[in-house]
Amino acid sequence: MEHRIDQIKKQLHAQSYKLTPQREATVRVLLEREEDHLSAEDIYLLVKEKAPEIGLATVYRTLELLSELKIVDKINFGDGVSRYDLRKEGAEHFHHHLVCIECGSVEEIENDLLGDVEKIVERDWGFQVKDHRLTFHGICRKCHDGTTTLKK
Amino acid sequence: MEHRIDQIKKQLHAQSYKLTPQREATVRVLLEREEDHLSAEDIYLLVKEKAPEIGLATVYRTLELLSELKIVDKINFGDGVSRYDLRKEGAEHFHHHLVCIECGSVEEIENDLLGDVEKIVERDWGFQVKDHRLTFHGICRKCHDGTTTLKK
DNA sequence: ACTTAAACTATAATGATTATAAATATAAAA
DNA sequence: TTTTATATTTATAATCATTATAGTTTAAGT
Repeated sequence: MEHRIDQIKKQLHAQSYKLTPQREATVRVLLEREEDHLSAEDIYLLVKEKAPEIGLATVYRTLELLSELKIVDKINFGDGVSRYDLRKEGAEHFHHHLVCIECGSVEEIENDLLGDVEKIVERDWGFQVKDHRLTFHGICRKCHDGTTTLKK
Repeated sequence: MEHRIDQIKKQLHAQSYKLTPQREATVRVLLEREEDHLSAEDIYLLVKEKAPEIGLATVYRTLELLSELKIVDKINFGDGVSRYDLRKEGAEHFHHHLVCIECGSVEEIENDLLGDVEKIVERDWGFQVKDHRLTFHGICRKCHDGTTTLKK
C-alpha cells in the first residue's frame, strides 16, 4: 500500500503535480476499494469518512487528473455515471467488463482478448490503437443458473 | 426509405406500439442521417425542422423505445452524451468505433472482430453474450499522416 | 358518440459534472 | 524571513443531459 502511494507520488512529481493530502486520501480510498468501480460520489463519501473537510469538486478534479495521467481508469457503463478504478501496478490495459442485463452486476475479466484484433485494426484501418474499451452485455452465470435472486 | 419505415412500423405493431407521426419523424431523421452518431439534442433539432411542435421529451422517449426494441443502437463515447444510430436492416451488431484522441473524429468500422472472442468469454466465464461494445482510442490515419488541421 | 388507454407537449425537477470566486497553502525569489 | 506568485482548495452556483409530472390531445375499441 505505502509502496504504491509512493510510486504514485513520484509519478505526480515527475509531471510537476503534488500529492496533496486530499489527493492522497482519494488514492487511498481507491487502493482500499480496488476494482470496485466506484463512482465519484461513492469515492467522495468514502474520502469524507477520513477527511471530512474535503469537497466534491476536489474529488472530481483529482479523479480527472489521475485519469489523465493514466493512474486511474475512467469507465462508463452507460448508466450515466463515470466510474473510476486504480490501475494495477504497471498493468497493461487488458481488462474488460461483463455487464449482466438481468441483475446488473459487473464482472471484470483480465485477458488479452484483443491483442490480435488491435493488430488488425492498425493494419486495415491505419488507426494507431492506444487504448480500447470492451464491454459485453449478456446473462451472467448466476442469472442463467437461476441461482440468484438479485434483480436490478 | 419507405420500405424501411414500413418495416419499423410492423415491428412496432408486433409489440403493440404505434408509429405515431412524431415517432415517424424521428425515424426519418435517423434514416436520413444514418451512421451520424447523432445526440438526442441533434435529433430533436432536426426533427423540429420538419415538425416544429414536437417536444424534446418525446424524442427522448422515442429513442428509448427504439433502443429497447433494438431498432436503434444507443452508444456512448464517454463524452457525456448518448448517441443514436438506426441499425442497418437485419444487421448483426458487428460495428465498432475508432475514436481519435487527436481530432476527436469517430469512424465506424464493420467487421466481425469479436466472433471468436465472444466464444472465449462464454466458455471461460460462463457468460452468455448478447451484445458488446468495442471502442478503440488512438490516432487516426489523418492525424498521424499530418494531413489534417482539425483539432478539437 | 363514449370510454379508456396511450401518447403528447410543456415544463419542472433531478443528478452528474464543471465553472467560479474567494480563501488558503505552498514554493520561489528577494 | 518576508514577499510574491502560483497552485490548490472549499463552497457554491451554473450547466447540461436526462427524466418525471401534470394536464391535454389523440386514437382504438365498444
